[in-house]
Amino acid sequence: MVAAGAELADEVGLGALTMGGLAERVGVRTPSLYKHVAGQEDLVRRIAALALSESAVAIGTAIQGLAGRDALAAAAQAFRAYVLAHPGRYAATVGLEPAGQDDPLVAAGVRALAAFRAVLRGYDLPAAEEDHALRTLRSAFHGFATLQAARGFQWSADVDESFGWMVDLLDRGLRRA
Amino acid sequence: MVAAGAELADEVGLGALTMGGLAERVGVRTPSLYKHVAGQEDLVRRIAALALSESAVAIGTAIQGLAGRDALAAAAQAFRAYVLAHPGRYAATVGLEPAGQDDPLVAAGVRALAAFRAVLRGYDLPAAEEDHALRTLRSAFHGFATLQAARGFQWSADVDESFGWMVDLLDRGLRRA
DNA sequence: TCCTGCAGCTAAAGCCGTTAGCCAAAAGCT
DNA sequence: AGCTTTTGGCTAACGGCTTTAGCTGCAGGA
Repeated sequence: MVAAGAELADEVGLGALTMGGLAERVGVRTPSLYKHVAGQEDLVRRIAALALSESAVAIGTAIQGLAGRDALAAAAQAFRAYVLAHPGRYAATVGLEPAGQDDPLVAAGVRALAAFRAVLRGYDLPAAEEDHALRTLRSAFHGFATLQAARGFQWSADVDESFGWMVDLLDRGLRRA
Repeated sequence: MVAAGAELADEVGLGALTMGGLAERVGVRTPSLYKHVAGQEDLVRRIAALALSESAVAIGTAIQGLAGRDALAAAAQAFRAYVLAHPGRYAATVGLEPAGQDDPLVAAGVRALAAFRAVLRGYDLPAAEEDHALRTLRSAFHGFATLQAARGFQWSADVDESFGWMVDLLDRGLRRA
């Protein structure tokens, strides 16, 4: 149910994810969906939780055995690959309030952050700066991925190359120049 | 008309910007709006053009007389202030295709990019890397601003401090470590 | 065996965007 | 001034979307 919604969102875009479309995909009439999800908002939340969980394991496995710059590059690649492969799922994760603390969303979010925290452990950062570094990485990766997914990079230069360049810059920056 | 739509989008969020709501705001029945805009998509495009134009002048004036790190910090501050003050307008700018080349959107986009290009001129970058640097700055600022606007930074550390930290990192990175 | 609850269905309401077609007033031309 | 055209509003209506209400059959446990 949620999995089918996630697939559909990846194919048509989160904005075009419709209850009717999902019903058709799973071979059911639209109102029947409400026996499984509370509504469209609930559906999107669950897709978001799925996306956070999946991306967390993707990044987590990508950085296994790596440290420092290698870990950063691997995490960045894994993150971007996930977002490009699953744009609908990822779009679901942005701009949602975590309702309650038993929300599976926060658990999934924490796991995703943990993967990036692991990357930062390879750099000698003062503890007080770890949160700043985490936010910086998240902003840069999130920004790049969403801009690319939205066709935000229209002009010439190669996008992969730009991404590598950005990762290099972040690595230099994290190593305290 | 577009200005009213931009205000409304800032207040209720771009996703909740509705033709009926805009009509009520300007004191008119809904179908009358179609004498001024071609439809909702057209409305959003025009709001986006407004946002790009406004943010371009905000950043442009902020960096006047500054160079290097000072210019970068000023541009970053101006950009973030604009996005936080006008989240609806800014949200309109992400994820749109520029239709025609006479589209006022591309002109406004070029002006916005020019402001960041001016900042980069204060660093000694090889010409081949300017596009990469531009994309990096855009990703980092866009990511940070949208994550903050979406209340994406839930945990403790001070957000302004994190932003400053990120700008420092970018500055170091741009100065080729 | 009976009964409870799950998972589907139809019907219908309400909101949104959009189009068609009408009309008055303002603006512009002779 | 008088006619004409454009402008900007209106009502009515359609189609699509989400969501609720209420019914029904069926599976699995008491």
